[in-house]
Amino acid sequence: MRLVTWNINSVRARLSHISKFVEDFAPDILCLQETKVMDDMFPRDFFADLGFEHMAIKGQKSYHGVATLSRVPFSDQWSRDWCEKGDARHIAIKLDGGVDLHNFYVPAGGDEPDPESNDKFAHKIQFVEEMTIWSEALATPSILVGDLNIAPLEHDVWDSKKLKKVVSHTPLEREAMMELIKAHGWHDVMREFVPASEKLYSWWSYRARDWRVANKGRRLDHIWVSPELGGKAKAMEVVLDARGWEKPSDHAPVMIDFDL
DNA sequence: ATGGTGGGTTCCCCA
Repeated sequence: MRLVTWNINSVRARLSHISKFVEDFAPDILCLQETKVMDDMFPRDFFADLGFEHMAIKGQKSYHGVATLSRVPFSDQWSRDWCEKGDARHIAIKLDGGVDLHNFYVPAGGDEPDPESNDKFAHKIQFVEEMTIWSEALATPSILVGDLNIAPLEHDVWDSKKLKKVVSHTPLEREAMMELIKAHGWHDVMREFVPASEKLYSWWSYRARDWRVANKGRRLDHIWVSPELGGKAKAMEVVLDARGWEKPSDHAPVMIDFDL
């Protein structure tokens, strides 16, 4: 099973990218974040025509929004309202074989890394803490993917020292994410394929002059699995090509091949 | 130290 997580920064602005990606890489399941569209305006026909007839969609107007599109049927879908904000930041499905697939869009957290003065940063930390409590009680074998908006390891960013006070790589966020990983024993699947000593990114700012040359990236997108599913992933690729297509998302797709 | 780009029932907010 080929699984992809991709923050597409508006699904409607990225239809040609999705078509090309599906043509080139033939994924079985697409987990999208930042769809930026309400459910009644979601391009369902477009995905059905591409072969993704099974859809779990959770959207809202203008902001956030997640969607899991599948070629293979799934038996159940649900979402949860994290931090009681009413945001569309999570959608889950139950795959055949009893594995749950959770698709998350964690708050970015604003600019100022101080929970006292910045409500968005406080929200982000609270969100990760709720995920931690939830992870502790999670009994079902699960895959967790999405834009988690935190680059936890030194080599998940282009310069760890320079980004120490930049939201996404502050000690508070990195520690919160490590607690979350510990809470369920999540396996960081991307790092099973690229050792922690090597640079690995999934996001490059739109504001860089030449993103590929400067390569000031961050690993904000993640694929984790429950301990029972450790070793089931057979291949991983951050599809850099897609970041270079015309009018791209600022995130590259992260692709995993599973033998479930 | 600053500002850079992109998307959205857009003239401001969010990333």
